[in-house]
Amino acid sequence: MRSGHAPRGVSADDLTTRARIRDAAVLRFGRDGFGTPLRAIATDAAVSAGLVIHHFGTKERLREACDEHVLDQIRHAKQDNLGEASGGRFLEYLATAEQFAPVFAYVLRSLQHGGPLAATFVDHMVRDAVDYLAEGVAAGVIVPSRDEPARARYLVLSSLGAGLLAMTVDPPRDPTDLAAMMRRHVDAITLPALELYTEGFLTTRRMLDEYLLYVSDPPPAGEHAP
Amino acid sequence: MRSGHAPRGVSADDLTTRARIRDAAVLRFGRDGFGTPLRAIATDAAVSAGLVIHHFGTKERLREACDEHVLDQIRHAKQDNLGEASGGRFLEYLATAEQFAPVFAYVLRSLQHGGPLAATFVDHMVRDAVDYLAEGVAAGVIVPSRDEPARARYLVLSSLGAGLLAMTVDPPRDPTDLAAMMRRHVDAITLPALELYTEGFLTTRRMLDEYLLYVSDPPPAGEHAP
DNA sequence: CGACGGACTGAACACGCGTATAGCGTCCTG
DNA sequence: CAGGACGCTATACGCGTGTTCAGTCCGTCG
Repeated sequence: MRSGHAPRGVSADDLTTRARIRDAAVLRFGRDGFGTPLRAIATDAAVSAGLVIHHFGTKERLREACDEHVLDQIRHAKQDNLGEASGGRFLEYLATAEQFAPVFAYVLRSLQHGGPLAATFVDHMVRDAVDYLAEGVAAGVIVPSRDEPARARYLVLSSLGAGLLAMTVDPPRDPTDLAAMMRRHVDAITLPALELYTEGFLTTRRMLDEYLLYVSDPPPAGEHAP
Repeated sequence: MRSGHAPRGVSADDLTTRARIRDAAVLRFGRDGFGTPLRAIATDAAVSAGLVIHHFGTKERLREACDEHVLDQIRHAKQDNLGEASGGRFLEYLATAEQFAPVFAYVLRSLQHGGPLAATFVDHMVRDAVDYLAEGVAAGVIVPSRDEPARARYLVLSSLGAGLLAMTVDPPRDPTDLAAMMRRHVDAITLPALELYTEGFLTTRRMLDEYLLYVSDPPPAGEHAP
């Protein structure tokens, strides 16, 4: 290999062995989950298992490095299509763009297993949704909510969770075709989602009004009242 | 112990050692996931690890037994509150009733990890939702959809997925308090959900109409057209 | 030019896991 | 009352895992 000894402060986009290992790990983790053997990652990177430890110290630290790198990639993805597919469509873009398939698979695995990246990613999404919804409300194309942050979080959890669950319950045979499965999922839910978003599905305001009345009165044994 | 030797065809509700092991397994699997060591289950059931194998042959067969038992419990739960909390509220009941906490935790783990029970459970939920929505449409309290099965599946995936994701991203410290966390989650999403269900959140029909137009025309490179 | 340092390997270690096996006690059965 | 069957335990085996270690190669620096 040409590497020689790598410069200490490896920056973002280098093809050093260390980066190759990290990329292989992102791929494997995304495909097979975080239980995947270290030796499999090593083999994928054409490297011995010991070297992985030599570079990252620990499997968990390797995962942390992956988390960080994936988060960077997401930030890049977000800038790549600033305005082109803003707000609600960014998730769709990330999920179905072949280019980001490994990153998205890794994110999905993180959401499935939990951990810091999952929480960070959801928070990111919620913050974006808040902004996006606020713009929509200001422009008059989105109806305001009585609790904007709660709505943003609800919408993010729902759409993200639906996708996650769809992939978990009916996992792709060829793990490479996650993007294709995601496209199928999006196709399947777009119509009912748009229906719900524009028409709702309750014909009366009764349930909502009753709930609003309920929360305005002190509930009989409330545990927390925001 | 008093057991003697158990009758061969153990029915549903017996307190034989076999049942005790199964219950302990349901609890552990629900709490700690399916990666939990067999010996932990054995200890919980006050039993040696070998006995677990003796009764179930294999860890995976133990899980299958758990799947079956949990599915039975769910069927019982559904009959318990027939009419009391029908349709959309059954999930809420199952999730927040202390009595079914272990069962629900197990279901959630299954949805997280995938597997046969997860698919069966989702299908169950979808079928119920189809019926429930049809009744609502007939009664005039729910607006009809252009694709009822798709809507039912979408609603189930969304609410189930939202709950799953909420628990995964922000897991309960004390794994016993899953019901409490679920109540908090339901509290947090009820308002935005009801808002969305009764008012939608788009002020114009533009997106929906454009999509309907789009799907009525042959898409440029359609992969499947139902 | 010699020696230091780091990338890198292959073998080995320690550990936890699921499972197999041998044996023990006790109850039903003939 | 003998005998077999079954519930059950304790121990051991084999395997796969993450991690460690001694050693080799090679570029760089004094």
